[in-house]
Amino acid sequence: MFIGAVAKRVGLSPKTVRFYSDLGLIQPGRDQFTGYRSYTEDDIAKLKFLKNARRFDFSISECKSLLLLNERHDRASFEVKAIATRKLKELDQTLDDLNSIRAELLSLASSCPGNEDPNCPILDAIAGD
Amino acid sequence: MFIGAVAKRVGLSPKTVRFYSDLGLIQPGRDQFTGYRSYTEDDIAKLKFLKNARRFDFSISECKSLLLLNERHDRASFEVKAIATRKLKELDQTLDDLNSIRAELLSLASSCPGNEDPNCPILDAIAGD
DNA sequence: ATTGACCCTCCACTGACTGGAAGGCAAAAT
DNA sequence: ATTTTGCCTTCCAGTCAGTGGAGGGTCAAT
Repeated sequence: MFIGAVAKRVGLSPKTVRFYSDLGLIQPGRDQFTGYRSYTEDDIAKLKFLKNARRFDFSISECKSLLLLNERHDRASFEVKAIATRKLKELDQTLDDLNSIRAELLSLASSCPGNEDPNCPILDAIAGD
Repeated sequence: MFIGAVAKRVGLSPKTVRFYSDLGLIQPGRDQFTGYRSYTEDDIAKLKFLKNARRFDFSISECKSLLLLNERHDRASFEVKAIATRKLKELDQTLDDLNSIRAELLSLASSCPGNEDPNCPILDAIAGD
């Protein structure tokens, strides 16, 4: 199957699929006459795997590791869990940061009248310190 | 004051301060003999403003707007509030997304034994669909 | 005279793509 | 028969907000 149909089936753009092949994440064959990238069902499964893994905010490099673990049948589940746990920590950190700036910004926005008057506690807060 | 001292006072790297001047966010004068960027107290206040605004995840372009509003004394506070409210919406969207992937990942990680066994529900979930 | 601490410009890199130009190939419409 | 359309290819540039480094100028102190 060629890149356009593959992309449609997997739910990625052809650009992205090509990008993943450039990175060596997937190694599609080539049509002997046209030179078109040619994907097997196995390649398509890997692309789906990548798409799902990326949804969890795993980096491309982490996705590569996960792909390898998925194929290595003598893997240990703790190897996978370690990656997931690390990502969870990252997510928690990010969530903490975002929650705190959200709270701060919400409080500022709430105290801003939002009228024709120039006086604005949001600007005051940003300009202060 | 020159860029190194400015950067230290504001809490940004000299590289970043130079970057902001390249973008035209701040227009420092130039030392007539050395060509060094030369910052007034006003410039430094603007840099602090930028630093604080960036902490709220405002983009450079949004920071530019906020800087302009801060200087435009005939502004209306609703102009500022609109920017803050939009950013809040973005933050909420991001938080929703991250919370949902966090919950999903946490549930997967919890159900993974994390032992020597190859069987792993995390990989199963990513490979599935 | 040289060292060290500044400063300058310009280029390249990050991550994960996306957009577009320029070109090849094959089938379909005119 | 020709043109258009719709694939595909490669390669270059841009996104965002910086960061890192090369190569070089300036200034005060040793």
